[in-house]
Amino acid sequence: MSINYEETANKIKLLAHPERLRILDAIRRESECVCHLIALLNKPQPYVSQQLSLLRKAGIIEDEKDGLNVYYRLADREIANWLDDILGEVVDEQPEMSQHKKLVTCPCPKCETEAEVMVEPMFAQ
Amino acid sequence: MSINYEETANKIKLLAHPERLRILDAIRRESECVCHLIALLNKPQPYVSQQLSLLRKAGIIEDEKDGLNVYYRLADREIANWLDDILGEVVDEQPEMSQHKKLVTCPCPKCETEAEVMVEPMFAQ
DNA sequence: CTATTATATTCAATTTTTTGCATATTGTCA
DNA sequence: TGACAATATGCAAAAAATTGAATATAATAG
Repeated sequence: MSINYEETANKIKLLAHPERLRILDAIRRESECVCHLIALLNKPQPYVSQQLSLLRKAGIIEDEKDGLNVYYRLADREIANWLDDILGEVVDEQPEMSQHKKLVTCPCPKCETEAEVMVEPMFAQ
Repeated sequence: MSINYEETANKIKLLAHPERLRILDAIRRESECVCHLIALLNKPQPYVSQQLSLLRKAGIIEDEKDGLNVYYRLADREIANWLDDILGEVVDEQPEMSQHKKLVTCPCPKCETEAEVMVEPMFAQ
């Protein structure tokens, strides 16, 4: 069981990229749809799709299609562990501190639901 | 305490390289001299020195000079932990399985000592 | 079928990294 | 001092990664 340095280096190489790290951090709790990630990175859609493609082809993430939308999630627990090591454990944030706040304008079904949940209390009082 | 993805990516980038991983793996138990690493990688001396220079300038490894020889070691425990995560924990090997076997021809003082230690029992019986 | 929306692919230009090689530096010994 | 041995540095060529932008595909609604 000796180490394959080439293979290991290639895997890490894909993690050593700021936007890809941002993507991986975003999906490591639960899967997120591409439109989320586009809003989060604030980059052109083809750019985001390219990064997703690299990660997918390397077996780091997996996609799940739902109509027009595509959701991405980490491929396995090993990747999740690597991310925990590199980015720190996932912290459960307060709603008002949530990174999702800036994604509320995303038009995907999931976001619209979340937006309602967050907006309703404001009109309730 | 939000994550700086650029900085994190830059740190990992230097680890995402097969020869540098090999170097780091070699020095993570204890410091090793450059001539060791040249023998281990089987690469030209300037090549190895360049990789060491990159790692040194990034604060990943530290050097310790002893006459003509230079020994390198990991800079801190955080790096060691990253390596444990990426390469697995250090396994204490049997002498006959040791990676050091192939380094015995290295001319540095440390190696000559190790060579004696290994050779003597063969003549003792 | 056509239009639209979400996402993917392709490809070339740019930028960065890697590598090879010549040369420089530094310490030691005679 | 001069010669040698171990290591470092500088620089250019080659290779690889990144990015931007045009275009393609696929699902859905009408």
